[in-house]
This record gives sequence, structure tokens and C-alpha cells, in this order.
Amino acid sequence: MRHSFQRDTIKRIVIDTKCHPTADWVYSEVKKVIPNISLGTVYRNLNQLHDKGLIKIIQDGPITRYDGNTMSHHHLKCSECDEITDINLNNLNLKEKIKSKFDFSPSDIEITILGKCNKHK
Amino acid sequence: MRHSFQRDTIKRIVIDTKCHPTADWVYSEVKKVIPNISLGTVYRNLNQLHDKGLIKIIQDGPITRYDGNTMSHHHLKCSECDEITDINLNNLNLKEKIKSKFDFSPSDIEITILGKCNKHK
DNA sequence: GTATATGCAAACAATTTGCACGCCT
DNA sequence: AGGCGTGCAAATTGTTTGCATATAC
Repeated sequence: MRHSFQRDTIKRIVIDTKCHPTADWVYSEVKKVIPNISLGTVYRNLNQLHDKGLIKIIQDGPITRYDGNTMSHHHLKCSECDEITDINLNNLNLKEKIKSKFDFSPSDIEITILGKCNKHK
Repeated sequence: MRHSFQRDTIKRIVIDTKCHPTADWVYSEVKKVIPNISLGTVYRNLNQLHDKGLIKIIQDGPITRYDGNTMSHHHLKCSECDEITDINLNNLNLKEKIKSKFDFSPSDIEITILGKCNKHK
């Protein structure tokens, strides 16, 4: 992967935010730095960064969001404000349970908890 | 919600299959029974059935799939054959853990385990 | 009779792609 | 020099919507 100012900027923006942005949000942010960047370039680079494992994709219903946190983690999603928060759930031991119970070799586990955050309960 | 042969047929097809179908797959199946049904009708009815809680939606990456199993359950997804399997994981007690640990009121938990099924390990 | 449901086609939104040109190495 | 990256616009895909007609109750 060659160097490009566009990709570096996109990567930095995704990693620097906590907001799990959509491609469109990233596009509008990058434009502040590179006004003539194209949306196609944003998509190509987000996909590329994801393919190389440098960012994650999280599916928020039909909406695709990107996540600069590449550590293993899970998500809380508030049904009132739609805010998505990263959480760590260690010691769940789910992979072992799955392996023994279902004859399936787990590689990754995605958990999303829907509910209400402290501002909306 | 009034009776309609279209909706009944769509509902039966989604409930009778284990394959977590896309709207398009449902469309092609319903056409075998109602050849002149329109794709719009399929979408409208799938959404309506979901709104009434009669079927579930599962998000498979950017692809929306429907699930006739309305019981609480989770999913295994094989990265080789893309097959999605329903599983039950009881006694996880995740809601309690979340509630105490994160100041968040969980209403629903979605777990997808990615990995390889017994045919592909 | 009235409201909901349907078929059809157009509209819409999100994402991808083809192409000519530009820039990194 | 050669190939990857970019901007632009068109194409593609998945889903929704407006409208006139048909159907359930």
C-alpha cells in the first residue's frame, strides 16, 4: 500500500473520533482538510484500511459505520439517542463454550447490547 | 392489519425456512405461488411483519435478512459458506452484568459468532 | 363504503466502478 | 517507467414511495 495524503487523513479522522462515523461523516470531515476529495476515494480508502485490519466496520442496522478501535471490544447502543459506546467484556469465555457445545470454530464474537443509556432511562 | 393472501404467503415462507432469507430470496419464492406479486409488496409486508413482531430482522453485514424464529436466540456465521445458524445461549446473565457495570439499561442482546462450521474447519 | 393492500414504475440512498490523469517509488 | 491512487461521473444495488386500481371488512 503506497503512501497517500488522502488515506493518511481518512485514517487519522476515523481513529481520532469516538463517534463510529459513517462514510458520509468521514467525507464531510476530510473535505475540511482536502476540499476537492471525492466520495469514491473515501469509500475506497475506508475499504482498504478495513482490509488491512487498520480499522473495523460495525453494522448499525442497515448503516455501515467505521471504528478506529481495533482492539477486541463490544458495543452498547442506546435506542433513544442512537449513541454507540465501546465496552470491554472480558472473561466471558464464550469461544470455549461455543466450541464445545456447537462443533463450530469461533474466530470472532460480535456483541451489541441494545437499551437505554444513563441519559435516557 | 387486514388479511391478505400475499402477506400470509410471505409470512409462511419466512417462517418455514431455516435459511435466514433476503428480501430477494423471499420474492423469488413467493413468485412461485403468486407469479405477478411485486417486489414492493414483498418489502412492505416484510417490514410490516417485523413491525408487528411476527418476524425478526438480522443484519448480515450490509445485507438485511429475515428470520421467522422470534424466540430470543443468537447466531453462528460460517466465514466459508456464509451459512447462518440459530443457537441458544442461556444463563449468560449478560444483562445483569451490563446493568451493574455500565450504568445502561439493556433491553436486548445480539450476539453473532463468526468462525468455521463443522464442514469447513 | 371506506380504508388498507397491491402492482407498477419511478425515486432514492448507499456504495462501487470505469476511465483518464496524476503522483509515489 | 510503471503502477497504484485520485477525481469525476455513471452504474449498480437495495429499498422506499406515489399513484391508480383492487380487495377486505
